[in-house]
Amino acid sequence: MKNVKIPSIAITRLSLYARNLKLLDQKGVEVVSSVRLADICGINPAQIRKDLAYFGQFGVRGVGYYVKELLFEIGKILGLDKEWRLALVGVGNLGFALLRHAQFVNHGYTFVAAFDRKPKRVGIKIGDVEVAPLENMNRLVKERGVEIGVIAVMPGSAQKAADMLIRAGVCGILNFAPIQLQCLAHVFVENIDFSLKLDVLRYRLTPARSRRHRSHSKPPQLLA
Amino acid sequence: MKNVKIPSIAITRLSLYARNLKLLDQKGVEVVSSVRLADICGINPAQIRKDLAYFGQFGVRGVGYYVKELLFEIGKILGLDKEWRLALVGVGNLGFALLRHAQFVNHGYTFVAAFDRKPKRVGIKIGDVEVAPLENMNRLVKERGVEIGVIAVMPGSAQKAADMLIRAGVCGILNFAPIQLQCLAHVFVENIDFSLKLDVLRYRLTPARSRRHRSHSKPPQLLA
DNA sequence: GTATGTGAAACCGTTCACAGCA
DNA sequence: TGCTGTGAACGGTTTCACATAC
Repeated sequence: MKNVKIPSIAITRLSLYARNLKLLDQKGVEVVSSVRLADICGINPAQIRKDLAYFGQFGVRGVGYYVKELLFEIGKILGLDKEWRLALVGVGNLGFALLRHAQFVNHGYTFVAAFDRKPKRVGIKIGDVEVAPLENMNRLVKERGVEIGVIAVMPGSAQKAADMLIRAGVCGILNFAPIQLQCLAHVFVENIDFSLKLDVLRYRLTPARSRRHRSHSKPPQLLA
Repeated sequence: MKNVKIPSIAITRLSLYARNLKLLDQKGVEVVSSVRLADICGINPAQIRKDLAYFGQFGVRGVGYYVKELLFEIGKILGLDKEWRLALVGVGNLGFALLRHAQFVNHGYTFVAAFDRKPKRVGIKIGDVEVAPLENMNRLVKERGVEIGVIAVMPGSAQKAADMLIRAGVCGILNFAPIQLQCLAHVFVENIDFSLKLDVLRYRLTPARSRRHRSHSKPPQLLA
């Protein structure tokens, strides 16, 4: 390995490996080969070995990987051993669902604050979190050590929400608004964009003939 | 162009172009160059021209692209001129939020059915949609011409939900459950996986030193 | 002059194939 | 023997650079 650049997608896969290793562990499986794990994850075995090689040597030649040990090592890489504190901006339907979402709660994430612009939402308690007004963001984010901000506001308010989070000291943002946030270089942003995904489905389900164009004779073919 | 394969990611970008062209159009902008549009979308201008070249020649040399015309052409490619019918499976917090989500409603998508396993949820009306029991899926999906299924159930029920949707005739699935669905080849699946995205953030925010490994001397560097 | 459309080049990630080791 | 770890080959996407057209 050495000082190589690690593709972002490799990190996503590591998280996927961790998820499936946890399931194997729960089933009592103690050792797994890259072939078996690759099969479960639906990818190429060499890919797994390459991804792991970025960070070290975790397997035993001729044997495979010890499930518990590999899980522990990936956990260290991804920071899974630490609990991360989230703040939500925008407590609409989506925001509300995220506050209660099982994939966040009990998976190393805790919402420690929630903010909304609308006065009628302020003060509502959802689980352990009480909705606070935007004016309190700066203070609460610092007091409660928020590390990641989750944006679930309307597109028109998302940039402002991001600016406020960053000013309050947040360095990671999970953005559900369908816009490209402009952020300083030290801030990491991950976007979750429902409609882009749906549009891909829509394209694939659209028969090629209906989009045939004036200047073409053959319809384009989609990559598998 | 001709008979080339079109990368799936190019389709995602087309959807992004459409979104931003719509905004430009609303602002009264009539012509846009690939440089300007690329700047807005945060990508390389040549990328835009290449993506469009898969489908035809939509620009005017020395001038740029007419916003309305390009929007129309991309709309034809993506099937944006048609309304698509969705069915939701799993009316929990997330499902409820999706039913009301503005990016679906008024953007060419309509939920025409919703299903839930729990009897106490059956019969509830959300907007125009009444929650139905799973047993009615086969009939309702066919009656109402559902084209895309949206899965928002617990991970343990997601495969079953997919199987039922496919049996009922659905060919596209938007899956919010954190598992890899096993589907027949003719079915298109797009996954939206919150926790994988959060884990990427978590990795980037984890200081390299804390994951330094026994067998290394230098911490790995993240790709920008 | 200016911006598109497009071959060619560069870059990056994936897969292969085998050396190395238990 | 069996499976990992990894250099090399491959394939695909992005970017460059320029001919082409307005």
